[in-house]
Amino acid sequence: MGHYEDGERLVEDRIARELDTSRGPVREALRQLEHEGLVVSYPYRGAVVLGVSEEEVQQVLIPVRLTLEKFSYLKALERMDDGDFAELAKEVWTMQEAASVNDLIRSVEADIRFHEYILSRSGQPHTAQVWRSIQPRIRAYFFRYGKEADLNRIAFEHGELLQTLQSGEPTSIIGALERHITIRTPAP
Amino acid sequence: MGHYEDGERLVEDRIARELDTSRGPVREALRQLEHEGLVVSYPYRGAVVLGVSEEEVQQVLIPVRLTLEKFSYLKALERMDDGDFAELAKEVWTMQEAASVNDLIRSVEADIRFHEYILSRSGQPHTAQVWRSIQPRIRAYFFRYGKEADLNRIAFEHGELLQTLQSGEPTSIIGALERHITIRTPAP
DNA sequence: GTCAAGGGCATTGTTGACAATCCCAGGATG
DNA sequence: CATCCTGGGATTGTCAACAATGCCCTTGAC
Repeated sequence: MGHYEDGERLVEDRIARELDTSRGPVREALRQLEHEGLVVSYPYRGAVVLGVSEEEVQQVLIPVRLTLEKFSYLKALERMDDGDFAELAKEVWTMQEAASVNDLIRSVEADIRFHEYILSRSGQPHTAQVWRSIQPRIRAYFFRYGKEADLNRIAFEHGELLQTLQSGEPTSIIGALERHITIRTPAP
Repeated sequence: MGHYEDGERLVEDRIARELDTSRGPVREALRQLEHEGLVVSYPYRGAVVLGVSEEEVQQVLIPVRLTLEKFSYLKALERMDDGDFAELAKEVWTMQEAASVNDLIRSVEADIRFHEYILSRSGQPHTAQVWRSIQPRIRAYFFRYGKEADLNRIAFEHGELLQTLQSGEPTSIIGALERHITIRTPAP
């Protein structure tokens, strides 16, 4: 669970030893990280950790995420029932609890499950796939440049999202999404 | 080079035999295809070919591509010189030649090289990475649902793109990009 | 001193054997 | 008749040895 620096080399054999496994699974994991944009690898030359610039996050990754979620939320809306809403409410409750004890990890995990659940209900495989590729970078960005997440606010915003979904109003869903995803713009 | 159907199972061992290699490289190739959204795989259960719906292409993949290219073209603009323009002009010329003999493959390859060249010049690794993940699906879509590409028009549009880049006018670049990427909307 | 050729070392790419897991059929059981 | 267990076959996941490649540093010529 090391903390890697941008540009650090990732040698398959060394990592395999560290994790007490063979190079096969390490290779797969590196390909996964490459898919998530956290690592770049060059043939026969290995892999290095890749950072993410504020500019790319703000101007590319977040707008792309907004496109993905707008579409998938509207799609999911058509097929969600009370059981689904209950599932989401559970995650919101988890976020509230996590906020009360300042448990960042737990909050982030519930956050991801919340969005992932809606993605899966939307039944749009490509949208979900691209989301999973982009999400880790945005998360790494907020982590790295320490955007002091306000856990109470995260819980509140997801409660709001859930509420708009239950209301069934496309316009308010889009609005809540835009606020939730775009608003975290750090000061320049 | 088989033509696979949506939902078709892809068994590593069989493909390895067909291509006369071992399962390792086949696994890697399947992961690559998964990254490009053309295949989905489930742990211990294998991989299947994944189709792409018109709705997801039009409402998600193409808008995302537009976001990516708008950003990267403006970024690339700042660092391109006459040598770069010459390189792009070469690809436009290739497209014109391909159009004159109706060589679809050659045209598509030059098309991809054109965009890929600008992406590389933009120096935005995440933008390029997401583009490489999305591009194959859009291509597969136009291929699959046979959107009768007009090769002359493709060559013309890229000539236009090159021209706007050389002009250095951000507004005209964005305009040409929107026409180039969005206009192919098929009739409903 | 500069530059090109070559050889050694570190690392990734490939291979075939073995282990773990899933699916499905078939039978026992209520 | 429905349901639960169990075993076998097919397939993916893991492993360790071997091959291929790229990098760097030495060596030598000019």
